[in-house]
Amino acid sequence: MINIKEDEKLSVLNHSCAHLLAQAVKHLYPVAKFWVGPVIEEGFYYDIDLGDTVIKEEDLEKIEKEMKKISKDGKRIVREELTKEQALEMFHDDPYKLDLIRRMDENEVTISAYRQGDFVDLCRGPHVETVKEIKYFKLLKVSGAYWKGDANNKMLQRIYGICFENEEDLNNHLKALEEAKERDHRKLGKDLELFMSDDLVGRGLPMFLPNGYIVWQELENYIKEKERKLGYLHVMTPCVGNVELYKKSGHWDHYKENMFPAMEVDGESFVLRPMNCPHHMMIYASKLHSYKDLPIRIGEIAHDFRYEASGAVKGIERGRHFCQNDAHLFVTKEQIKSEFKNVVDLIFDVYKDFNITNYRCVLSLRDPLDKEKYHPDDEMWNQAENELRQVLNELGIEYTEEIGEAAFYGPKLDVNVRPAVGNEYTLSTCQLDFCLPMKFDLKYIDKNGEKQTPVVLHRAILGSLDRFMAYILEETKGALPAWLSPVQVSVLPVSPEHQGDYAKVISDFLDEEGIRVKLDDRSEKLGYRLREAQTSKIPFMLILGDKEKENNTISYRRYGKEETTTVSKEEFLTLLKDEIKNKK
RNA sequence: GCCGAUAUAGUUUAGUGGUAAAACAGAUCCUUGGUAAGGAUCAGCGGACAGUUCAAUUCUGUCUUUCGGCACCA
Repeated sequence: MINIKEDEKLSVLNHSCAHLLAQAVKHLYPVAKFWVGPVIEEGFYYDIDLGDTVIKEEDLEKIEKEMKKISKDGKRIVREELTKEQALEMFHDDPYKLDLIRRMDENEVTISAYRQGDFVDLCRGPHVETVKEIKYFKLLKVSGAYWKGDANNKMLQRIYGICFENEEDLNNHLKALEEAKERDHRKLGKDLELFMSDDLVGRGLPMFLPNGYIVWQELENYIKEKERKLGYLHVMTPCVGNVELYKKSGHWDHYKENMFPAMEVDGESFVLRPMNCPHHMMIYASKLHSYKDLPIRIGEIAHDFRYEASGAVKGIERGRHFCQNDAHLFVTKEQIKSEFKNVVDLIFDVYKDFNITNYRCVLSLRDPLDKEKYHPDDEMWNQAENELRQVLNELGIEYTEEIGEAAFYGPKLDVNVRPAVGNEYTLSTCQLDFCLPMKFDLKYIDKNGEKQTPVVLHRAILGSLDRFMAYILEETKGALPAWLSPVQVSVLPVSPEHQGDYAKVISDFLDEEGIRVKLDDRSEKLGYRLREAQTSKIPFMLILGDKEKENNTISYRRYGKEETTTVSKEEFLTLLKDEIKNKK
């Protein structure tokens, strides 16, 4: 999909369209006060205060009509440069614009406004020459948005739209939006019977069906095997913990509002755990460690529960229960860089296996001014942040730095991706932590026989298996590679009556070899059964007729391909196993 | 949590102040058989709770779900 923000011409056009939108809104709703109307990757929006008037989706058509009318009038868009005083006077009845103007420094910026007919808006520009140029646009949605992005502020109404230079581009974009919906993991999950949810079980608590659980298990086995080879030790710990544990870790202070409330039993309080760090800390603390044992890498596919805001839950991408591909690495200060590097290498090794190329690395740092959220130890933070920065630079990884995005206990590297529908999210993460080891008084004995505090790296490669599965589904449009497919081969006798026995032999042969095979010998037409295999996105279809039966061969066809290849069953097995092994 | 929308069969949708329709999926039977839809018959539906009404799936309210955003996101 086109990124409007990256195209200079389209940016100007879209921003001009935002002004056109504001003008139309002002015509239809004279009470309207305007905040800002920036260009975004997906077009533009305008945040508007309409008092008690509510713009509904059905009103968008009306607004579009007004926009088209204004556009036809073809007024010129004229820039006016203003002194701060003039600007304050010009927008004296719009508190939002006044807020903007008051914060401007005349000596640093030229304050300007753009006028088109009866409408004038504070704006740095540039804009197109006349409103006539703004022709091919569409208002997409309307929603609430907090003023200045702060939930404590008033909620304004935001109208989203997009504009192009010609009708074809606009239609293509609208078509792409429709297509994105088709690969939304929630739709695929339903169509392919991967997971479900039920009101009675509860919101944000998806359940994996047999097909989905196969994919899930394959992911689990895959990552555990990778980790095992890298010296990780896997553990299993309970999903519930004493509240005291979380008070000790600091999560109770910093994370309570995202946890299910405590359960009081016999004078004790327990919580469903939102993460596994404290459990793993206790495992480390359960015995004395030598420097020779470090790094110690404790991994777990761990069930976690977070009370996500009701508006935040989304399929298996963000649920209130999920399974983290979690691990905690206990290392000496000297090992931080090499272990961090190992984690980064693992992340990109995995991405290579899954063909993930559309990601964005973010180095999340603390906001030094936020003393409440962040553990106040400047030296610790500076060291931690510098070490991560150094490794990323050494590895030549492109990243951006974001202030105030760090965890309360330390800085982190996040690897973010964008789903088919919705906002970017974090897939993988690696976090450096000097804080928890101190809180739990973790120790190891160094060369000189003295006690030292280790450093902890928290890391999740697949993030959560659930979220990772959502991403892979959207990337593959549900046509999973053979190694992940719930059913790998569909065996189709042309006529079950005549080749059914042969199909059974082939099916058993593959089944014996550990292939997930489905024999479809229902007395339906071949075309019908073939179609079903197609819609279930099964990677291989075997067609067995008299020819194959006589020659003791099989004919296979790949998902999405037209051609059929005839080989012996052993040849097919070799090909299939090779494909599964290489995760193609 | 906030703003807006939404809820009808397993799925996707239609329709209505007088108890509901279609397609696909399912079952049975017939038919057929080489690369995406043969036929017949059958079975299956109103999120929950209130209110208005002679009568509510339809109108109203509350809650819940889901969806689009915002905020949140270790």
